[in-house]
Amino acid sequence: MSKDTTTEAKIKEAAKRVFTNKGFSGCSSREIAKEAGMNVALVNYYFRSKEQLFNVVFHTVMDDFMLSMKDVFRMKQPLETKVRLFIEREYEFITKHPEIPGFIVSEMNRCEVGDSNKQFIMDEIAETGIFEEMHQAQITGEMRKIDLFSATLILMSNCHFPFIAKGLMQEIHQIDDEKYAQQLVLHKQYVIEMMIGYLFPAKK
Amino acid sequence: MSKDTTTEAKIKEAAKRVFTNKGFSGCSSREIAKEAGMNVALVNYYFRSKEQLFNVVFHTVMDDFMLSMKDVFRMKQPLETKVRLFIEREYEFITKHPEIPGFIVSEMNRCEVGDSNKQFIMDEIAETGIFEEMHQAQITGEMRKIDLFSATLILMSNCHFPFIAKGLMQEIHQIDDEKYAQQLVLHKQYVIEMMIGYLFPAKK
DNA sequence: ATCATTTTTAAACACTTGTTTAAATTTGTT
DNA sequence: AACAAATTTAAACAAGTGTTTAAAAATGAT
Repeated sequence: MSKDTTTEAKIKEAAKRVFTNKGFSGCSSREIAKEAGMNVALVNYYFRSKEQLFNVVFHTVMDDFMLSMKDVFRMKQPLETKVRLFIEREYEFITKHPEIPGFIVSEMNRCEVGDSNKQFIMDEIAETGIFEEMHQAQITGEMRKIDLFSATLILMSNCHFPFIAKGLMQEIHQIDDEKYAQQLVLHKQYVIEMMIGYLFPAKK
Repeated sequence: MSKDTTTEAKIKEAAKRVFTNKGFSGCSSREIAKEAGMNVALVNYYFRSKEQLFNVVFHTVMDDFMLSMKDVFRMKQPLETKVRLFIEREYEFITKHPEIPGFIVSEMNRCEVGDSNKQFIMDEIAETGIFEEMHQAQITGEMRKIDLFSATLILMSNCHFPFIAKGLMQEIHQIDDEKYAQQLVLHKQYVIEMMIGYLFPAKK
């Protein structure tokens, strides 16, 4: 798990845990230091400031987040298979790191987060060629002709919101953590069925 | 808009703006007081503490949030019409208050928010009888037989996530606020098409 | 073993936090 | 006008914030 045991790495890992769970403004430098078992001053010794540490963490989390997505989109498979696999992998990954979608989504709305921390996202997705591939599939009639913005958004909505809204959904349906995890396994199947059925209506 | 011009009401309205935009831990009592044009001490004079003020605001926001939903679900209309109307109204309402879904969803995940502030949600939804109605529609075959947890979650995912993830989506697709608003108008139509098609497959 | 460098520490810095106090002001009642 | 109550104010409180400092400890090279 923790591949690096240096002080710098320990602080970064602790910061990752604390930041992703509580957000930038929801925690203090001292809380991160305590989580890492280190002196407060070491945070700034290695990372100059809380904000710089946050930027490093944000970048790292983003890279993790993009990894499985890029893997799937670069596969040599029919688009429909890619979409199915994307949803499978997304649920698999986020189940292991359920706090990540909410962290990314809410920090992306914080205007204080510098643009340089956000802009590389576009490039990462674009370079997979997924948008061109969808566009081609729409021309051949394989894929429904919907705006690619909406195609992206529908996919992300149904993959990420279930984890972001855990607290709300648990309250509405009065279920505990274990039961919620079970429900998500089932929910993933519905999402795949709905998404494939909608995006690739030629089937059947 | 502001129906009440008393000091107490002004503070509450200011708190609503600040809390919903920045979250509980993202703002200070002084920021709220400044937004209301009032002295800091007045916040605690009228609301005892920042936390109590937050609870009042949270309740109010929740009630606003539930209002249109309850309206739709209590209508004398076929279930399919209700679902369609629910999506329409949800987009209409949240377009006017785009910060609300993110506020609710993230504050519902904060364990410090007392259960008493959360629990009334279930009752509000249950008393509309929407779950029984869906259950009946599944027996008659009008509605697809999917778990009602997932039915709720799919609906909410596609209505709320588009507003929560605005920052992320704008970065991915490189579009400004105006363009984003236009995309959401279009997106709503896709969501309706997809949801109705999936939940009520008998329609051919 | 000595010494320069890197790492770690406790303490302090100036500032912000939520909250309280006590005095000042406004309000309403007689 | 006089007085009590409610409201508003500036100031202060202790605790917490991000950050810096300077001394201590650990490290590595000679």
